[in-house]
Amino acid sequence: MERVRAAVASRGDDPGPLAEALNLDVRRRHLLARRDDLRHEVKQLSAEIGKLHREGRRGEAVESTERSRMLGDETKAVAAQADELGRRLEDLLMRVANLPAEDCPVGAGAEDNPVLRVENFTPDRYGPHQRVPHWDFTAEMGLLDVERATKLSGAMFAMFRREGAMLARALVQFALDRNADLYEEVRPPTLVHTDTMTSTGHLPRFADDAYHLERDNLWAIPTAEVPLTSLCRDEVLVEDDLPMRLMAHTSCFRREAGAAGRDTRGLLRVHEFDKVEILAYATPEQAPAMHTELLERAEGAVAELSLAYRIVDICTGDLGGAAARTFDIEVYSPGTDRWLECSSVSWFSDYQARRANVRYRPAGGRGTRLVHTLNGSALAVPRVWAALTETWRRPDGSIEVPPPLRPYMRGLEVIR
RNA sequence: GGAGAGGUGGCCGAGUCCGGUUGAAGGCGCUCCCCUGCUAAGGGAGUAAGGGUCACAAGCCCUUCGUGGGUUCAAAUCCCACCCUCUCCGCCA
Repeated sequence: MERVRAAVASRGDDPGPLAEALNLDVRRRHLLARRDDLRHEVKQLSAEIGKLHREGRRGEAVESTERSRMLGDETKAVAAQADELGRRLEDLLMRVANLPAEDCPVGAGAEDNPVLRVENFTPDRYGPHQRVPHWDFTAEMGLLDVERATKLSGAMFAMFRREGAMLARALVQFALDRNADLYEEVRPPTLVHTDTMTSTGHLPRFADDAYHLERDNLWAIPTAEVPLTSLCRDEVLVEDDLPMRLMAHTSCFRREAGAAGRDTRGLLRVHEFDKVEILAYATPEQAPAMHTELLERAEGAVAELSLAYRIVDICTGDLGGAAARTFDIEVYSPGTDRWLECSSVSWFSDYQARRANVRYRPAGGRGTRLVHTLNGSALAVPRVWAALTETWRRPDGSIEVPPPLRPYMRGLEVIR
């Protein structure tokens, strides 16, 4: 309990609800025990009454019937109290964030995140032709049409055109293909139930960040993590099947509430974008290695595109609510001279698995244990597209297509 | 969207009209034992999950027959709402 309290504090969250939850839990258990005892008595009386009826001794059952009726009323009252406490407890717990991992760096916010590595970055390597923001020259070239996207859907929507659209698609296929050796490709729905959003921890804490279709009570997913994590919801997996690796390309939808006015130029922050997500269900023992694997997979994509990037270790104060440990990959945008987050590779310990009720049966063992879930973006299109067009821009203003992407662009080598 | 049928244990499948040892017959599958003795067959036993109490033991107790409510002393069985599946019709990328 002390560990939990300390962990909550390290995130900068209020420990008050925790104490209240503990209190609620104790009271609820007492009520539950009382309810079960009452039910037991009612059951026994009912069996007696049934027996008397069958033997035709109805008269002798009257007293038991009356007593059972009263016990039944009491049961109902006790059960109602227990349910009420249960609801309050549930509501409280659903809003409590996950415990950061032991080795997660402690810090107050994003400014405290240690940068672990910087790769492929030589500041003076970039020429003036690369120091142009992508929204400038790609708009001129007809590859990015933010103006008309805004006409269609409003601010912070993007539209790719011509080779720009092709490039976006190429990135997706590239990301899928380079992970196809181990990861099963899934194409899940992008509109999901409230339960599905709750399992990953996106609800109830972050309801304002998601698009909600009231009429059908469906939510637009902010990431494929949401449907993929619920894929095995309420299932018991076999240990031999773990780790189970999945990948999915989907559109992702984010309201970006509270972010209005920040990073709004070009592709820096958009409401809808394409992403390839990689995800794994693992045993607690497999989780650390799996986390490393996902990070390698995710950074491999930007590395193969010869983009500069760095790995950031997210500290306790900046950690997502469901995560126990997260590494961000930030790709360098020479045109804006900024590091753009393009992947968050997270280990959720059993936090999501508890919400989604995903368990596994240990080989040879009895009972079930919660799995661990991990995931990260294998490639998020807009920011990689932005960094790529800036980095690969040539002095004459044309854009070279990185060799790994050419097979996906009908052999095209240069966008003019 | 309209009409009809249906949702029972790992699977198949009784029971639901007439509520009462039905956590649930029977079968299949699986596990163990015996017989036989060789890739057949037979005999016997076992075979859900979650939760509470507790030593994550045994035992005891509770919950679960699509979900949620209701009626009743008692519900898989009666009533209401919803969800899902299947068939037919309509519509449609």
